[in-house]
Amino acid sequence: MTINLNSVKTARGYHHGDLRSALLAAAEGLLAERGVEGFSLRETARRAGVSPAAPKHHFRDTRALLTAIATLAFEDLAARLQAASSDAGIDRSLRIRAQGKAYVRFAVDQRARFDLMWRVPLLEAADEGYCRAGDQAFAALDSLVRGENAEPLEHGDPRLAPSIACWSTVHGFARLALDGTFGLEEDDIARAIDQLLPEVLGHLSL
Amino acid sequence: MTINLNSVKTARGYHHGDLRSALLAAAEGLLAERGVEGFSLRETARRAGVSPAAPKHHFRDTRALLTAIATLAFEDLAARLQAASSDAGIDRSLRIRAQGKAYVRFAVDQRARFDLMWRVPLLEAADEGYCRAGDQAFAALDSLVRGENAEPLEHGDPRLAPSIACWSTVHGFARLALDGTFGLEEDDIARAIDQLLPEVLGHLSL
DNA sequence: CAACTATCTATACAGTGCAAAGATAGCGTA
DNA sequence: TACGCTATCTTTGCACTGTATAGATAGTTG
Repeated sequence: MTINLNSVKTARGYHHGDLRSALLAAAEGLLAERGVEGFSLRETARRAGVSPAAPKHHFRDTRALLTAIATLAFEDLAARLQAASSDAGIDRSLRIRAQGKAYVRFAVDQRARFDLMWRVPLLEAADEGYCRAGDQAFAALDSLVRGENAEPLEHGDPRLAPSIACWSTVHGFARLALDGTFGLEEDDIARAIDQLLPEVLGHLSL
Repeated sequence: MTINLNSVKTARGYHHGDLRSALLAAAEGLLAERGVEGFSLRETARRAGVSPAAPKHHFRDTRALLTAIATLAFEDLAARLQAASSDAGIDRSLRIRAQGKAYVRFAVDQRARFDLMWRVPLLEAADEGYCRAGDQAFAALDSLVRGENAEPLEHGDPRLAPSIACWSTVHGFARLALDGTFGLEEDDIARAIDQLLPEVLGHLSL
């Protein structure tokens, strides 16, 4: 009968039903609770109600699982960046600010995922989907800074400088805020996003 | 007799001689080789030629050791930032560029230490020395951006915005470069520091 | 209905951080 | 000089990790 042949390969009705998704969900939950440092594959399996070695059939090893999650996170980020600039009207400067805000908010609201996205030693950095999702997120920013119709550029092209400058500033701000370098508690950060960040972006001429 | 009473508390001539320093050295070496993710206290002890539990008397646990290393790294960074701006003459803009370059170069040349400095979950974030060293590094940049004689400000003061903007940009650039987001290999990064970074900093109006 | 394969379990191994208890070296003091 | 004391280090043990292997089982397919 083979129903659901091209339906995201889920719900085949096996022992577990859909372990792959269950593992991803459990892993995301665990990450949110304990952060990247507190993550463990065994605990993930435990939460999915399955034996320690069960994940092996769906993810070669821990890195593969984490890479899948990081990829999803990048896709999520890209979508949010797109949405943020779309919702901000047509003024370029306003759109850039809105996107920067969305970036930092993503980082703060989804700390563990954000941490993971750049924890390269824990990931398969060469994975195709992971790279593509990352490029996709950058493209959201780049098409805003350099213009919608600007020609796509190679990875090291010097004409990317403005976009990279913008990205560096926003990314650095997010990281420093998350890592407590500004001496901000969890609650202060929300205020920092509304007050400090716009001022910081004001020092950027693009 | 008690010689060496106030001589950095080293070389007391005990079982090992100076295990504390030996552990720090071994740990730094291990970090440089395997990165933060590959670090292990037991391997550190092994390299210092000592039993797995020996470090306990000098560092309460792994976090304490890593915090000590991160603190040293921050002090090192602060010194380099100071030196870089001093060596760059008197032109403010040139000094800022020189300091930014020194910052990124530090991050690239001492990757593992730089990673560790902000890996808060692995550190005792409240440790006094650690916080002080961090502030010290920031002060090196702040006194350059806001002026040597500017009054010292509290941690959340909005007048810090220009310094934070500068720091965010440089820090973000370093992180993105290290984490491979620019698609640069190890070797390309050196070129990026000389060519891309100045251009990026050019987009910053301080 | 039989065979086959994907999926999951059980078990095992090397490694980790850390705690607790025992050995020992060098100090101060009598 | 001899005694005891304490800081230093070793040994042992526990719970945990990731991953490899072999075996059980459920669903599908011929």
